[in-house]
This record gives sequence, C-alpha cells and structure tokens, in this order.
Amino acid sequence: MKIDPNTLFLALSNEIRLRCLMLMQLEGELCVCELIHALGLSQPMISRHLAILRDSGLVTDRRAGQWVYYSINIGLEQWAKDILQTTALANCEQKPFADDLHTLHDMPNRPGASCCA
Amino acid sequence: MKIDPNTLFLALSNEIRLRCLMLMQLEGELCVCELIHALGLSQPMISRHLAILRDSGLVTDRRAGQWVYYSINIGLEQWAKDILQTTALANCEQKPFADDLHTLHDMPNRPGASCCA
DNA sequence: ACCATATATATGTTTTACCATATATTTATA
DNA sequence: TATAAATATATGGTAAAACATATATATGGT
Repeated sequence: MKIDPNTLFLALSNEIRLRCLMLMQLEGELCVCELIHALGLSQPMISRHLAILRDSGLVTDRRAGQWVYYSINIGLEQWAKDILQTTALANCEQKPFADDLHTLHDMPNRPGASCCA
Repeated sequence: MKIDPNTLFLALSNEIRLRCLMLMQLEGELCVCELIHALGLSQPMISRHLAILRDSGLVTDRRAGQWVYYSINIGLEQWAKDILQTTALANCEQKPFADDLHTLHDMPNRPGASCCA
C-alpha cells in the first residue's frame, strides 16, 4: 500500500484524526462508538474523520453486525507504520492521548468485550 | 525543545514545507536562495513557509552576511527527529524530493560552496 | 544603490463544524 | 413472518474559519 508523505501528513495534521489513529495504534481495532466515547465528540464528526482516514488509505474498516470496526491498515508501507508507532510511543502519556485512553478503558458495555469481570 | 504532534504534522502537511525540510534533512543547512532555486518557487513564498517552520520550532535560522541559513532545529525532541529522518530515507528517491536534490546540486554559484571543482 | 530576505495586504481556495437526514442492522411486537 | 422501533453509522448541504498564493513594500547587510 503505497502512500505519499503529503497524504500521510495531511491526514495526521488534524487533532481528531490523530487522536483516533493513536488509539488504534495503541489498542488495536476499535468500533466507531468506542471512538465517539473516548474522544467525547459527536457521531457525525467522528464518522467524517474516519472516512477521511479510510479514503487516504491509513485505516481499514470491517463491519461486524451493527458495529463497524476501524484499524490501522496492515498493508501500510513500513516507514508510515514506523511514524505512527514512533508518535504513539513518544506521546501516549501526554494530553490529550492519555485522557482518551483512560476514557476508553472506562467505557461501560464496550462491544466485543467480555460481559463479566 | 518540546513539540506537540499536532504542531509537527501541521507543519509537515504542506508540500512546500515538506520539500524544504527534506532538503535540510538530507543536505544540512541551506540558505534561502538555495531553497528558492531547488524548489523553483517565488522568494516570498519560500520565505513565508520558512517562517512557519521557524515559528513552529522545527528549524532555526542563522544570518551570515547577506544570506540567511536554515537548518533542522538540533534541539528537536528525538521522536520528531526520527520522523524527519524516516520520511527522508524512505522518500528521497521519489518525486518531488529527488528532483529537488538534483536541481540543488546543479545550482551555479551556491553561497558558501568552494568555487572550483 | 544593490542584493537577499522578510513582511503586509488582498484574494482565492480548502478544511472544518454543524445540523439534518439517509442507510444498515438488530430487537420487539403483533 | 411481517412490521415497527431502536441503535449504529454514513452522508449531504451550508456557513465559518483556516490556509495558500500573488503582489507590493519594507528591512538589513554590503
């Protein structure tokens, strides 16, 4: 999956898209409702930005029943994957990424999660 | 030099700024006139984008006589340096970066260069 | 005065956010 | 099993904001 630097950085240049990507990088695939909860933003807004990420080849989506799961495109060129990983590791304890992770983990009734402790 | 991911990726999201940065990453410090020549763009346009890169902390400038030299900020956080290096190595043989390098090397009377072959 | 560089202003273009609405899937009920 | 309602997600239209470019002008060094 060839991606040119401009496309990549344009996708990363929006805070909402970056927060979504960082969560996927750190947590693996996430459904739209989890991203809505973690970021605390409106559904159309999240959906819009996910569509931009999908159209630029950075993420792929998978429908499972009523839910749609998004994850980092496994076919991305290695240098692009490296950039996502480097960014995630260096910033996951900073705002707003740390807060997003925390809010995600506190989400009740996450789809796909086991029902009992 | 602390830089947040959003500031970094916003700076990288413009093709002109990215081309300037890639040249600096690969060649070390360059003066404004060299960047103008390599990219083939107007002086005010280059100057304006360099100002954006300077204001966001990615590059530093140094005046030497009539010329002003720009280079990657040596005090950048390591993860940001890594991203620049990764991007440069993975894309320096692609357009438009390869052409820019070539045009730069073909520039006559580069300031600071030795006068004879 | 001349050269290299920087900045200001005006204008055109792109991005973004918001609201409403549409589609798809599941659940509930007759 | 047909129908209706609820949930999850996507998209269209539009107005505001951010960004990029071009031209003109200013600054700073020789």
